[in-house]
Amino acid sequence: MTRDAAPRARRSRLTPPLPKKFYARETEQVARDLLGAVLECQTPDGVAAGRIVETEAYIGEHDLACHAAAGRTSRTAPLYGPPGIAYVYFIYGMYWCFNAVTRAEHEPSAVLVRAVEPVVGIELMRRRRPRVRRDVDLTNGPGKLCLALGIVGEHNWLPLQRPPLLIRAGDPVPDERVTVTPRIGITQAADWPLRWFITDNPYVSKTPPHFKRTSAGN
DNA sequence: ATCCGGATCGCCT
DNA sequence: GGCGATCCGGATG
Repeated sequence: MTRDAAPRARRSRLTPPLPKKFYARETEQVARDLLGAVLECQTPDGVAAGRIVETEAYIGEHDLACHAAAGRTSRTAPLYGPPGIAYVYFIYGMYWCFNAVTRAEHEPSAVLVRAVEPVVGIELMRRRRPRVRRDVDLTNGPGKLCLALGIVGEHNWLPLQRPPLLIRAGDPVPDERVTVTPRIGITQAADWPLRWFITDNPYVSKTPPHFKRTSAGN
């Protein structure tokens, strides 16, 4: 214990981007494994990055909550594209949401990133979200994290292996620290357990009441 | 040309 | 917990 205890420097370690192959798997597996990875966006204003703490899977035309349920259109086209690209869409007239496309070309599916924990550029994130008082509210939602990281529609279709938009490998999150629940904010297929988050992480967007942990702590 | 609903957020009670 | 903001994509006429 008196040994050289160098502080953990995960914040400043520059890990390689996850390869296309990472995304060319079942969407559920990709969603699970993206926990702990680092989503990074580079703009003229600077670099901002966050550790992924919450994801959801949207899988194919038979998943009525997936945008591909309506078939291939100009909007949903990226879902049908190659794995490892971005699908960024506009919602409710004001917000962008970021997804990583999975599986294979012509197999429309993606992982929605619902929350990240700031890792790089937190000052930049605060400037981009001037009305936010507490740092915990900077990136704890799919629309919020796009505002904070600077992700917009122009990032749609971009590969995630190089700037300006990429996802870097992170420290793996063990199963014991992962919770699975139904997805949030949808009405179709609302009971399918396709949401993953790091248990008790303060940046997770929210927990549905019936999945709240009890005071018993189990 | 018009209508409608949405993978959200922030402010209100 | 409720609700308005705000606008695009897709469907319908």
